[in-house]
Amino acid sequence: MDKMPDTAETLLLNDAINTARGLGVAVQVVQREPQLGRTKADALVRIDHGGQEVFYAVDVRRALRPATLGAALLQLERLGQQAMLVTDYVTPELADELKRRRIAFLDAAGNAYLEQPNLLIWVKGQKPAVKPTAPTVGRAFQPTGLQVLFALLCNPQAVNRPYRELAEMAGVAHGTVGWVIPDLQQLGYVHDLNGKRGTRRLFEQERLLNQWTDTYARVLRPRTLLGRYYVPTLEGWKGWPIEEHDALWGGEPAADLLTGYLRPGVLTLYAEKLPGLLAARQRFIKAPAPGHMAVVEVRKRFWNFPGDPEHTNLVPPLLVYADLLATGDARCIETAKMVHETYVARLFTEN
DNA sequence: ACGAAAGGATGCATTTGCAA
DNA sequence: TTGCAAATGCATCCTTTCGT
Repeated sequence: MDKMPDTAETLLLNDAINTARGLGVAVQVVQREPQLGRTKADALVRIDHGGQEVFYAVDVRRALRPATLGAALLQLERLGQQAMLVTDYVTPELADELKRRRIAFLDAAGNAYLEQPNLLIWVKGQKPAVKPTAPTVGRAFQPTGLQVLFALLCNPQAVNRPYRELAEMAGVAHGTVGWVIPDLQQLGYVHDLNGKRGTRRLFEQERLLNQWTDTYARVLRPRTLLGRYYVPTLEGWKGWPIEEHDALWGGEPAADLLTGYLRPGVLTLYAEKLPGLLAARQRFIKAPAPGHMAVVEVRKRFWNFPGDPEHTNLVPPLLVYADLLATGDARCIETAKMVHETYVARLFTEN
């Protein structure tokens, strides 16, 4: 990411800016990839209006969806007060949602929301010119690629393990790893130090994590759902003998156990398959019914390495973080930040 | 005219064989 | 033992067609 290989994002940014100019908004890119505190924005833009200049730190994000809103919101928050979301298309529903949260945005279809002391731009309902073209990402961000990345992000030092071993950890065929690693090298996330074998290293892990979290919510997560069930009550879940049934807590319950800050609204479990005995014991049923309104979500475990040794009944904290963001819920996002600070960030700094 | 189902094309993942 | 590449098998999505 040293020069400007992010052509797709750069194009999108230019697109959105041109469209905005069509609306009569004078937008200019001042700087690309400025460092803001601990994170990098994609760009810094200036808006000239009535003799005033307003600056925004921009996060460019393709294919914004409700599922990826959480990741976007967190990133925007990191960029500070004057942050703006730039994307290809914001649906009317998302537009309302963003305005409600007072998030400035601009899209390539001509929708926008900007609010300043004497400036208000608010356009929604513009249809995209071309179909929201699915961004052509490489193999690294396909479902199995995301599994490999998950294994790598949780175990950064494992990047030097042989492909077959990585494949085993990630639960994919070894050929898949052979697609993913070159892909990551091309994207600049992996380099062979002085070209020698056994000297691979991961780079820009935080940035990779952001990209992973976003794509995970869109691509991999929807495929892991084994079933949604309903139980009489959420009370007492901490006493469920899930370990006897080879299940792990994920998402909100895991976050509660890690931080004590969140009261789960959905009980997420990860397992190889639906733990039938547990389901019977806790009275899972398939549809909501009077007396069975609390939700349990069972998801397929997609990795083959141990999690945090301190918390053997939980999925790896990185996944807790990603699942929290995928909910888009404000309190979950708050909790995700805490999980990131205490459990995820250390994966990358201790390297 | 609309929606559902079937068929087909595309691209993704795994398998397999080989070479370093 | 490890990485690479081609080939096969497979799933998903898109288009077409048929029925209501």
